[in-house]
Amino acid sequence: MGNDRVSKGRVTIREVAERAGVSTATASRALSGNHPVPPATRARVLRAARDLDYVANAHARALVGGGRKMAAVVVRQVTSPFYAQVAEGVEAEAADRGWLCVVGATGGDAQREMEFVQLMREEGARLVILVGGVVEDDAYRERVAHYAHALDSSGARLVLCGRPAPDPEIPALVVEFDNEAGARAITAHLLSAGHRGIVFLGGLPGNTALDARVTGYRAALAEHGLPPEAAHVVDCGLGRAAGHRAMTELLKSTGEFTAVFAGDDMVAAGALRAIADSGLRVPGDISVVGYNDIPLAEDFNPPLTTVRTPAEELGRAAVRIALRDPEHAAGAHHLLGTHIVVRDSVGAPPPGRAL
Amino acid sequence: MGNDRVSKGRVTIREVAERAGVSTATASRALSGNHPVPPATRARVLRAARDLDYVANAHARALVGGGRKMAAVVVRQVTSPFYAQVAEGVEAEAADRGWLCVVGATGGDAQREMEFVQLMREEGARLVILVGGVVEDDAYRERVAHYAHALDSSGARLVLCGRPAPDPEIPALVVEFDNEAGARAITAHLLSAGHRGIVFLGGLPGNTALDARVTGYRAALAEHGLPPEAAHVVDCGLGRAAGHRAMTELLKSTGEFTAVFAGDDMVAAGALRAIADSGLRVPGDISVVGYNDIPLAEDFNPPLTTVRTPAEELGRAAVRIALRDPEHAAGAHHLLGTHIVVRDSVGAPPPGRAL
DNA sequence: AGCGTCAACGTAAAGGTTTTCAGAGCCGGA
DNA sequence: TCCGGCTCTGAAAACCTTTACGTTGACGCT
Repeated sequence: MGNDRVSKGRVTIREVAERAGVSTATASRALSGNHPVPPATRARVLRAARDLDYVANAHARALVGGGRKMAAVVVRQVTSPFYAQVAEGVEAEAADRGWLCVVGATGGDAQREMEFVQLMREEGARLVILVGGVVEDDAYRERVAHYAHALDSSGARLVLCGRPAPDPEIPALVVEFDNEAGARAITAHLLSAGHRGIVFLGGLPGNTALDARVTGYRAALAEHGLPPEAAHVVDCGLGRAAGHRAMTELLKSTGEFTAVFAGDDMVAAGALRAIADSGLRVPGDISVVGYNDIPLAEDFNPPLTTVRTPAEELGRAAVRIALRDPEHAAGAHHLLGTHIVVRDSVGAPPPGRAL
Repeated sequence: MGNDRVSKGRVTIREVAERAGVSTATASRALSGNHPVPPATRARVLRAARDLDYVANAHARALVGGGRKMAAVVVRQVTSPFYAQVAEGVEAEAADRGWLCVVGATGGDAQREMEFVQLMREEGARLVILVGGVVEDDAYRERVAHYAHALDSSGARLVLCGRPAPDPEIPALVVEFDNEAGARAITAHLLSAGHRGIVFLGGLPGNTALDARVTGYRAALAEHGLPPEAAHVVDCGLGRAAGHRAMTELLKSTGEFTAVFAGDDMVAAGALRAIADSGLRVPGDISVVGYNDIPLAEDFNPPLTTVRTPAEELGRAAVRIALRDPEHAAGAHHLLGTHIVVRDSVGAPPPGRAL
């Protein structure tokens, strides 16, 4: 009775069964609750497991069960607020169902992305979520087609968050924000404040998320009766540094504009800094809007008017939709809504510069 | 020859072996590289594996190998920039060695923390890293002692990042920043700028990280010959909202102060906003410093002088130290250095209010 | 030639759990 | 009394890989 746990190594179900005076089959049934067991027996087994500090071996379980409750989320980098929020959503939704969540950071490297997907196949993940816009070139299309088929043959599901499925035929689920609608709405917001010269700062041709925002931006201009040449897109890419550099450049130019639509909030942060450096004021001289509404956007100077993309909800939705009805999910395309958050970075155009 | 992959389910090593005309043992040796195999044979096996799109079953491998290359990092929330950076460091260091990294978010709930640690035991993680300051009460001490022994008996290592080991005897490794030194340094920075009335905003009694900062703050004051009553600590806790609230309150008070030492950058963000709301200027009227140097600190208005705690390096160090020499690691206590980042939020005290 | 050594590789066990199959005991109905 | 059906339980197979052990044959040395 006193020799609990004297042997080295983990306690196995055999020891639990032995102590409870049942077979391993019965112990397994009592512990996993997979099959009914009389209350008295069940209690004995549970008691024994607790006494021995039994910990089930997830590998053995997964080995026989063929797969495991594990979701993987792959992002460019965990420290980006947007990706972090998506990852948190995935983690939360996974945790709610008792699933494990692993994260992979690629740093934007396709090679690491492939390695990670491969690793997830080995690990038997049942859900792989690839997050973040990309440039959709041939290499990308081929890569995703490969993932989709490889994971499909492993019985896993593939979700693309904010990136396109190259072919409607491949078994992947797409969940993303309606970037076009969001961009259209916030451009309309600037237009209704009186702005006519609006620069889109942060284009990245080939990146479908940004392309969609540009499309929405152009659509809003057109809807307000402006000619196509009123659109002015600066393809500086994303990031605070890029925004700062491009804005500094723009301020030196002779272009007529009174408002800036930054491709995302980080670009907006860089732009705001560049504007402040140049001695101009926001929104007195220039109005600025961003995209994504990162947590610190309300602490920008001034607090940033932006488009709220509920990133955590995106992560949650990805898991929820993928797991809801597997059959119907593959190949589907879900668009999540966004809305404008009005703060202090938009005002009327300065009288002297209004077009 | 043409009937590749006709059967359902995963391709096993048996099929690879069969196709290559060798036994599973040889196939395993060729694939894992664990044991030398003649180049010709090896090539045949690899070829067969590639043809069949063979994916090793990580569970079976872990089952026989006893454990697996997996690290777990547990944080309060992934979206906090500091935690995100630590998690990224852990992920990067793990990925460098071909390890898998899973993250758990507790939301500050001890119950979820316990469940997650239990899950990691089942999953056979070899390294569990608990990140983030906590209030060190009896419940915490008991909890950590339980983790340490439970993980130890599973052959896993426990690392505490920025939180204390309740007892030097328990088999846990502590890796954290030298908060006391960092706080002492930045307080000295304020003192040498001429400030004498310095408020510490964001105390959280029982939280060892913040307590250490308060200790460093008091030490610096004492070193400059100020009496103990010169210290003024506001225990408002962390977060932007708390900082905003406490700073607003403080500005209404009659207290004499010319500088604020915020417990972390988020508190500083809130404080800056409160000061701006009240019409005062930083650093003209009040100087402000923060702690942690989150990525956006340089975009605060004004850019924030703060203490840089290389969070990603903390994550990397945790993995590296824990894996370096296991025997020596347990029970050890590592302090990582920090340094001040000078930006624009500190100036001389205003002439009228200098003490 | 005889023998020892060693490389190459196959056989089989081990790792821990779940699940299928079947047996045992029991109850109720015919 | 007999039997169908039910509940409870145990033996054993299955999941897939690694590895300890053993066998075979080649090669070199005496």
